[in-house]
Amino acid sequence: MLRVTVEGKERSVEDGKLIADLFEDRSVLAARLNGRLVDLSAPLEDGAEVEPVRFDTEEGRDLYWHSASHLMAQAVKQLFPEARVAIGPAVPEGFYYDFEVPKPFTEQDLARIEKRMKKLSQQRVRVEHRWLGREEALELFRSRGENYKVELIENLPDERISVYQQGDFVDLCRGPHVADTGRIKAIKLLSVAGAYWHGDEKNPMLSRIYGVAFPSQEQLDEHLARLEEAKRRDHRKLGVALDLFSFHEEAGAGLMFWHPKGAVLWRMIEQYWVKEHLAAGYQLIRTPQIARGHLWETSGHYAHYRENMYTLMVDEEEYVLKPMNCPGHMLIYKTRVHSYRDLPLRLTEWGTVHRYERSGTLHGAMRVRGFTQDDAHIFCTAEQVESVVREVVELSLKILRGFGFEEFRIDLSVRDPNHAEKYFGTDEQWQMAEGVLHKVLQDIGLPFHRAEGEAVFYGPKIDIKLVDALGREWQCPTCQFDFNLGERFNLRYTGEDGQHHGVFLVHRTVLGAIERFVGILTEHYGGAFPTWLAPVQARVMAVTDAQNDYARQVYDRLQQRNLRVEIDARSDKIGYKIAEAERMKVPWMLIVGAREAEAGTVSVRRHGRGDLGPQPVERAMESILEEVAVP
RNA sequence: GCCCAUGUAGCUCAGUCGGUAGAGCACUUCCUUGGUAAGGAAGUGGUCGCCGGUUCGACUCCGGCCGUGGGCUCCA
Repeated sequence: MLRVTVEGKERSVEDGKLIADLFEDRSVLAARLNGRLVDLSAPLEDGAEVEPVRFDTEEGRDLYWHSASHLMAQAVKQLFPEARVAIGPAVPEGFYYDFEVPKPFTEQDLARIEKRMKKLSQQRVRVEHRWLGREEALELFRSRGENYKVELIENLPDERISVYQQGDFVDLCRGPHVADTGRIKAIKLLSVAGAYWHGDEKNPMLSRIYGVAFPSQEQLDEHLARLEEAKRRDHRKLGVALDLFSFHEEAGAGLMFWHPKGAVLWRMIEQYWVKEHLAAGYQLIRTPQIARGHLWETSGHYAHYRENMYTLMVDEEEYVLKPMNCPGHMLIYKTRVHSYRDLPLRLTEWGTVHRYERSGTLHGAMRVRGFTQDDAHIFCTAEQVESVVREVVELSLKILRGFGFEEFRIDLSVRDPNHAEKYFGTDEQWQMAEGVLHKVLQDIGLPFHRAEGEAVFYGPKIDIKLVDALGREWQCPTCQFDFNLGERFNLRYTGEDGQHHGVFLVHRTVLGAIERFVGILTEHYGGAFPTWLAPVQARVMAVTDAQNDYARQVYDRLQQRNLRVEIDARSDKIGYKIAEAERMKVPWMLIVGAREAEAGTVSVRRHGRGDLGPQPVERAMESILEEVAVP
């Protein structure tokens, strides 16, 4: 008899029993055996501690999707025997598998593969784990023509190679996996895409299939509904539908045109942002769009960033369309001698920059070639660094909360201590800066992730990701030290001691790029912006033509209070006008018919909430005005 | 940049075998004057992304270019 602890409870089981024998429940996918993740087929030993692993945990989902990717590979090999399998891991939203095939898969192939997967699932094919010797494994995959697997094994240091077999399909894999294909229930293959072997464009292009799977159809349906919701909120669709912005083939890819309604968003965001920044001691500046090549030599961009820069010839000299605002800000700093009494100096600019991005990386408003950064550079002394960083992080969080974001994920990127030579700046500078960033995050009390080796070469940084209404993460604010630029431009200040000292330079943005931020806001709110941001805050609608004069009076009163208001005096039925206003997501709809005209009221309807009944015009207006103030 | 898909009216999309194009919505006009998510009729609107080729003839077939979309090592 073996004595084992299962979910904290002691049990005895017969010798030779497997973990699978402990759980009748088929929702158990694998187990933790003494803390190690193992297959259900793993043998029990005396004194073992066993915890079941189900789909409801991250590791459970990972192995479930990993098993689903194997199931897909099995189906693909049956339908396309000439396919070579490459790699097939789980990813945060499902799984994929890469194949080398004579011609790439099509959407039609996906339906066939999915069908075969379901068939294999119904057959409950056993998934068996085996250990092979290195040579044995190489021979196995060589004989099957799986040269990608052979390459992978050749790069493995181990003498024992782990493989999984399900029916006619065998794959190199560390595991663990579900015990049989019947565990993979509700399956959906989503898309096919090209992917390079090892992600390197010098390698052959493989055909990748993405999919997702769940233990129940309900969970799959829910997941697909979430994907649908994301599609409905797509800023590219809403941008057109709400008349916010456009892109034009004749103007060039990645260049955004702001329509009146989109420009209102820009203006309101800027207005709120400027208010907060002036209160925090920032000073607004402006710098030119182009500058001589010389400046970019000084800054180092010529040497390291050239392939992303647009250049133009002027009188036989090369000028650069600015890809960054930093060098311009350095020049302004250098126009006078600075005393420690002037610091910290906070220079900020909504600076429009242009960067050549590879065509394949462009994406709606989220990734463009011309965009405006809410940029700032803070020049300070060593003593001021901590308070400067603290105020940057606090200001960032405050502003994002003002836009309705409540949840954040914070990354602290520090240098790789084993490769100190890769970085610019002294050990003292790095230690001090990293220490300060760490301390500030601790003091603020929000959880953060310390990413070793993720710092850029010129300094450590804090990145803040905001979480939107659909739980997606967007990295916007960043706060980074720059030990490089200060030296390149030889930035100095005069200290209390009368000596020159190098400044500490902090580079930061809150929104990142305005184009992208408006895209994020649009998706976060699904286009239904809060009243203070809404391009149109209220629309007055007459029930019949007989109320058009009264509607005009109401409209005038709202406009006199600086509300962004429209009037709908067309000869259409009120239901039609409401449908359109709802579709345009106008937050306040004011309906006036004969009764309202008689009583001097308006019927108030809120977007998404419906009819709130009649109110005196003054009261309705006050309610709107309450929501109009920037946060 | 590369792979795949894709580009037809302002928007969403049909268009068979190669014989120069359709629908719904939007827009304009007329009828309708109505009470909380789409009343009716008529009309306007297209160099079928661009350039070239094959053909008697190209939205359709071929080539190049441009745009758009999904992707391009979160370790077998």
